[in-house]
Amino acid sequence: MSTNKRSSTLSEIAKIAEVSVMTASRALNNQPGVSEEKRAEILRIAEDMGYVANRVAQRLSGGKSRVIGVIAQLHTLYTSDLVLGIGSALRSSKYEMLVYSLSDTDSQPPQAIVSLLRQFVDGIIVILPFQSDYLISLSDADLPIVTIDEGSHDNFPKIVADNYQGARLAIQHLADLGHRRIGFISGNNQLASARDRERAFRDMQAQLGLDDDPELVVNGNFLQQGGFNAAKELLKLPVRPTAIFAANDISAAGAMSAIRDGGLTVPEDISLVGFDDVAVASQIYPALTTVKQPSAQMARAAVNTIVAMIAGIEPATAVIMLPTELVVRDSSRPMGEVVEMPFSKGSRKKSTTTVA
Amino acid sequence: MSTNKRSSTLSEIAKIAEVSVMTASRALNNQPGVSEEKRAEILRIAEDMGYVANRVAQRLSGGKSRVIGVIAQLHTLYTSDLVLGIGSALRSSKYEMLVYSLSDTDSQPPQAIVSLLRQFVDGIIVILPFQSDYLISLSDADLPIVTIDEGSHDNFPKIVADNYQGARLAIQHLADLGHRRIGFISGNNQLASARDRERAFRDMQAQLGLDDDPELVVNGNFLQQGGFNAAKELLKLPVRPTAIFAANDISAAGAMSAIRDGGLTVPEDISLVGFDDVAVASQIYPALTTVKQPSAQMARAAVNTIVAMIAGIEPATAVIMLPTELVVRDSSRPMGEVVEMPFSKGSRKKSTTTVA
DNA sequence: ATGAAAGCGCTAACAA
DNA sequence: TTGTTAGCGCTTTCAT
Repeated sequence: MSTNKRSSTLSEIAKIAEVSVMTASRALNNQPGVSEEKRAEILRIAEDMGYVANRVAQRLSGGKSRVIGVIAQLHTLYTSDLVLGIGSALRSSKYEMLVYSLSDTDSQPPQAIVSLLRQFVDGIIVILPFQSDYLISLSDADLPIVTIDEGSHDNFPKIVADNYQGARLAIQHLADLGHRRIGFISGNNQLASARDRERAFRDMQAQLGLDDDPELVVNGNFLQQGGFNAAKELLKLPVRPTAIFAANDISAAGAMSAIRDGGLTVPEDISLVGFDDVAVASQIYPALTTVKQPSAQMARAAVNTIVAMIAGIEPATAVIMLPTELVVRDSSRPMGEVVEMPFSKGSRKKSTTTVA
Repeated sequence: MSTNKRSSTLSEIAKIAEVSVMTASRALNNQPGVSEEKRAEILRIAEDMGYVANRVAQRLSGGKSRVIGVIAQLHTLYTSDLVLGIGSALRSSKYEMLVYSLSDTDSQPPQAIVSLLRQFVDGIIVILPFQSDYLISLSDADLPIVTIDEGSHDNFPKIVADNYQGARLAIQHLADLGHRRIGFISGNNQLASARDRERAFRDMQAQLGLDDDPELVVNGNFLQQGGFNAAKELLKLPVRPTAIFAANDISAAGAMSAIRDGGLTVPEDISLVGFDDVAVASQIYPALTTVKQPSAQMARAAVNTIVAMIAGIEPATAVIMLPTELVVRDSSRPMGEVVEMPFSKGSRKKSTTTVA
């Protein structure tokens, strides 16, 4: 199996095998209409010459490129996770993935890239950025499209996490710990996920009879700095909340800095819960209690759906919703409980033990 | 300016403009050989019909696709940064970027994707993963290739950061703070960056007469868990180091957990310095002192180089080295200094002051 | 089961 | 300045 430098073409293979280009094509694509002997022969030669199909040509001549495109804002941690997930889900199929990274500023891809992708890939998975108006420019493409998370006005098949339920779990958790006054750092309400999380928060406020001053909800826009600012606001309240639920982990991280900056500590003074369970959630200190999005499953679902669509099978349901899950770590704690200082946990030097 | 659903083709434009396809092509590509009137006319029509060139066809017919490919391991934070940087550097040019994400397991891209990229893009920027043997399969491509960071045995133009100098700055900083016994958590030595950082560490040990027990160097493989384990080892030493320098931020984050897990605190008990200055460095607590890689500049340099190469200009130097810079945050501190507890900074509630 | 012809949308190379 | 002729590498359609 020698790998030639300039990759060989179909016609070269055909010539060597002494068959027509068409026969070679059929053999290599597992299509009927070739005798088994010839097929074997052709495959052998192709292998031998290190033949790799030119997908550009394949695609141009109306075939499939076996490449699916992913449009995403890579600078978002959670989005990154999803892209990685799609990559590995795809690895077991015969598809490859090419990613187009949306910049954070222009939240819609240049027309050029959309057509580029359209010309080149067999299907597109779009991980929705904050503004997704550009989706309409895709909507009349003849190309299968699946979105992850829910935009405003589009009707592509979607893969979503159960944000509403997840947020409820988070609040329930805090309520179970005895918190009655919970601040909420909301996300970017252009995204359905942000809206669902906020709705869950308000519903739970009512359902559990929690404090519901309007000042308890501050927007953090899913950003670190936004979370920081929002937490600052919450801490300024005449009656401070004893717990904060941030609509995503990044804004939770910002909130954590703000709390610390204000001379308070998590979770002693304030319990903090995030959403997403991105990698940093477990890396920051104290490790963040959060709601885990099933990104791996979402990625797999997106891949399955798009592959099916490419094969001509329309998805049974327009929306596939996957469950979320609460992950309790160290940033949430029963209200008013007196405990050992967390960073001296396991210490043999100091023996700080305390009572409730 | 109406955007048609099925994007129009060159020949449609040509037909409407009543010129040959070739003239239309020339007009749209700003090539000479078209009268100004016709050019204007053609451009107007194209605009009007929402014409977008089919890059697949352009490329197939021997032209440029104006797309550059990026091969990277997206799950690495630092790599992600770089990709984002390349994206924005590219945005000011007329190129688009398509990213192929290497999985963490198979550290070399499938042959298919390499040929795919080769067939489709005008040039490739490779951000080197740990194993980069596959680069040789690219080496006889007729395609411009630039790498970021240095592999083992390839001779592509490279963009590198001055890792050696950066690591020296880090050690010097710790030495200036009075530390004489500094542990080093090394990186993945398959990468030149890791080797350079380690070399700097050893050189500085000698130069500054620091403690140089071999046990002070433990491999952390650039991974969070690796850093955790490595720090555990360092803490077990009969004479514990008073400071640790980790070869990257992620392993530093791991080390921080390990230190805390051992009942010690950063920076009171142990000063910690990382490398890279990825986003988490400033998000973790305490904020990490680290060496900043000039990722934005590196990205820009890579883009400039590849664009020049595509234009047929060979880069003047084989290696472009960019300077690194020490960023002092809260994880490093003069040895044995008596200070206020960091988390109660600014607190009005508790007045905790401690002694070494 | 096999092959020939035509063409995807475009651009080089050549001609007029 | 303009147009014509090929052809990139492949797949479709329509023969045989």
